[in-house]
This record gives sequence, structure tokens and C-alpha cells, in this order.
Amino acid sequence: MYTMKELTARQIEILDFITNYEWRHGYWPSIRNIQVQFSYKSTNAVMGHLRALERKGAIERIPGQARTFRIHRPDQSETNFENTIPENATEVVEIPVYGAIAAGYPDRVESSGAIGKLQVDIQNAGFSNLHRKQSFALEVRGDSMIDAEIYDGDRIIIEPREARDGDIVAALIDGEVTLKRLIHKNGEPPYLKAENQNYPELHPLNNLEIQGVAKAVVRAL
Amino acid sequence: MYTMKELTARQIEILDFITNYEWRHGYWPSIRNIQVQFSYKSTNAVMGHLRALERKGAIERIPGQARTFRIHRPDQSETNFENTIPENATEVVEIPVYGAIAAGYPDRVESSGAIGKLQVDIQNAGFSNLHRKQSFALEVRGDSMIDAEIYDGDRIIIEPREARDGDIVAALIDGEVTLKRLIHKNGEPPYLKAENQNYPELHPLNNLEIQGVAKAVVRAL
DNA sequence: TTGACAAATGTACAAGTGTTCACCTAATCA
DNA sequence: TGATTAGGTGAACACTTGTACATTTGTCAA
Repeated sequence: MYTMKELTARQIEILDFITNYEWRHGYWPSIRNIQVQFSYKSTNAVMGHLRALERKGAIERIPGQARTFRIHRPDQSETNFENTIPENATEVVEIPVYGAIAAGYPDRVESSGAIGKLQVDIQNAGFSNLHRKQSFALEVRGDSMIDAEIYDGDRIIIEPREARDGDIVAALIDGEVTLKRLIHKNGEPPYLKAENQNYPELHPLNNLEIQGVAKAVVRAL
Repeated sequence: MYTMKELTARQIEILDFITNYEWRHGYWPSIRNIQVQFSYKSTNAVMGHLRALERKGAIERIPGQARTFRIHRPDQSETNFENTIPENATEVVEIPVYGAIAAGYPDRVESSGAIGKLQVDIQNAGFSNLHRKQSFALEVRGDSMIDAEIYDGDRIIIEPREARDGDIVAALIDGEVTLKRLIHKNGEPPYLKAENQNYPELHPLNNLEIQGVAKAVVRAL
């Protein structure tokens, strides 16, 4: 796709509303939805902007059909692989990853803006679904989990929930965040174990707080 | 959320088509779109299934409005860990994975509905701009890539684009789909190489078509 | 058998929705 | 000065689409 022509302020507002509406509701707005949002007294005000956005390559629509938008982004690559994509593959978007967690010795969660991009899936979930989820992703630092095939730089998906013996967990141990395997035998006090023989077991002095259980590891190639 | 009521085979087919349609087109199908897909001679056949899906809590719709679906999936723990979540962690959603790709010897892409769930990221800020890339996720079968630390059952994120020498690619070699590293030295014909000494190099007899480049690997823990 | 339910047909209607035509104002530009 | 463009009003039209009513078939359990 060629470089997108400049959009006017109003057109950007419209475009923003459309994408935002889709994100909030899970489906595209009708022209009259847009009309209401901008207090237009005629649907034709919207039509004009949509035509402009279409002419400038910002959006695409199916003529005559309801709530059928497609948003074009300026950065897309040229190649058209559409016919080679397996039919049932899931869609993926690129999102930033914030924060890191120590898989070595406990450390504070580093936090200062995005530290990378993660290719992830998003699809067919209405907004209501996206909202309820409370899991999060963290980048791994250190090599204490390499025997579980979790390496420095990997991203792990943490699900906040009660942990059981044997789970790999993100935990606050004496105030420091770390990624380890939880050992919690019946009757005995729980402690954390690395998946690397060079690291010792971590027995909490005061407090062991489980932040969540590691559900998946994501590694960029 | 409570356990979702059992769906019939037909209802699952309908539900699958709806989610799949949204992913392929970027907007939801109309009832008549569904009708055509299943060769129904009446829209009411679809209506019955939609009502059933709605009654069982699988989907949600806005009455009277066109192409407005919301897909519900059975989730999720109730526990509230909100105060223990690191501040800059990214939000995560659960999404289905369709299809599988052979990392052993080439094979056809399996495809029949969702074969699993994948925990993935979504960042709400700036989301409107990250719209739909054409990447997709596939599940890996076989052990031919274990030296690149890609194991049987892992999910890989494929980005459709031109591949360069050394990229790990999803490729059609003589009509079969496989996951391998691409070797393409200057002037020489390209071929595929496994990351496992027990596998031979794959030289295409007729056709080598790159479907995309592997960007990340996701492994459930 | 009877009842309940999944599945499907066929017809029809009303609301949702995209679209067009005619016309207007204001700002920019050669 | 006239031409062009962004932005907007108002009304009407026709296709798209969700939905309701009446009816049929097959399966399964009480």
C-alpha cells in the first residue's frame, strides 16, 4: 500500500471513533451510530467523511452491506499472501510488553515503558470478554528456570489465581518479585525452587505472596 | 461465569463459522451469510440456532441490529488478585488456536475448529491503531525443530511476508505444509532445513511457496 | 403413546441501514 | 474572481437484514 494521504482533523476523529467503537463493542458502528456520536443532523455528513476516508485509503467498506468496515494502517507490507493463509489460522496483532520478572535471584519488577513487542492473537472476542481477563505478561530475566525451558528474554503469561504444588509462579518473596516453581507439600511451609541446579531453594523469611501462575511462555524468534 | 451448557454439533458448526467469518473478513456475518454457508433454504434455520446459542450463553447479540455478535467463551476463575498485579504488566486474553503444522515431515494443515486456547496479550492504550495484521498462529507437530527449541505442541506465530535466508518459515513444499528453516544462498535454489540432525534437508521438486515467517513461539506450561 | 426438543422449510413484514439527489456555507488558491 | 474542496442540512429511496408466524420431520426419553 502506498503512503496514506493526509487526513483532516475531522476525518481522524471519525476514524478514531470507528476503531474505538469496534474495540468497545466488538462490532462496527452503523452510519447512524456515527451520526449520533458527532451530533450530525444528516447521515450524509458521515457519508462525506467515509467517502473521503475511503478515497484516501484509510478505510475500506463493502458497498451496501451493514457495519462492514476494514481499517487500513499506513505501515503494512506490500505482499499479498491472502490466498496462502491457512483457512483456520488465528489472527495476530503486535503489542508492546511492559515489565520484567527475575528468574534469577529475586528483584524488583523493572518498569519503564515498553521494552519490546509481542506478537499475539486477538480475534472474535467481544469486548465483554477482553475486559474480564486479568492475566498479564512479563519478560523473564536470568537463567534460573532454564531446565523448564524458560530462558532469559522469554515472555511469560501469568494468570492470577491460587497456586498448587508444582506450579511455576510469579511470587513476591520478602518483597521481591521472582519466577520460580512452587513447592508446597502437605503440612509443610511453602518455598520456591529454581529449575537450575546452580540456584538454591528460596525459603521465605517472612512473607510469600503468589501473584499468579505461569500459563505459557512466549519467545520471539 | 458458570459452566456453559452443552452445544449440539450443528450449533458448534454455526459458532465456528461465525467466529471464523469474523476473523477472515473483519466483520460479523449476517444471518443470510450463515444461511448461504450451510445451504439453508430459510433464514429461520439460522435463527433457531442463534436463539439456541444465545440461550446457552455462547453468544450475545444486539436485537434488531445488523451484524452485531459477541462471542462468549467459558472462563475463568473468580479470584480477585487485582492489587497484587504488577503495575506495568500487559493485559492478556484467551484465544483459540486453529490448525497445526508439521515440524516433522511435510503434511497437510489440519483444520477442524479450535484445537486449543492460547493466552495472549492485548494492550488497551493505542489499540485502535494496531488493527488487523494478517499474521496467524499454528500448532506445531513433530520434533524436527527441537534444536531451535521449538517442540511438539508449541504454537508459533506466523507473519506472512517475504522470507530471507535463515528465517524459520511455514512453507508449502510440493503442496505440503511444513515448518523449517529456509536456506537461500545467493544464486542457489532455496531449500528447507530441519533443526534436528535426524532429519534430512528438503529440496523442493517442483514448487516452494513461503507462507510466512515464524515470529514467535508460544508454549503452554 | 405422548411430550419435548433439535432441525429445517416457506412466507412475509418492518426496521435497520447504505446511498443518492438537491442545496447550502465557509475557506483556500491560482 | 471563479474554481475547488471540506463540511454540512434535509428528505427520500431501496436494499439489507433481523424477526415472527405457521408448519414439517426426526430423535429421544418418560
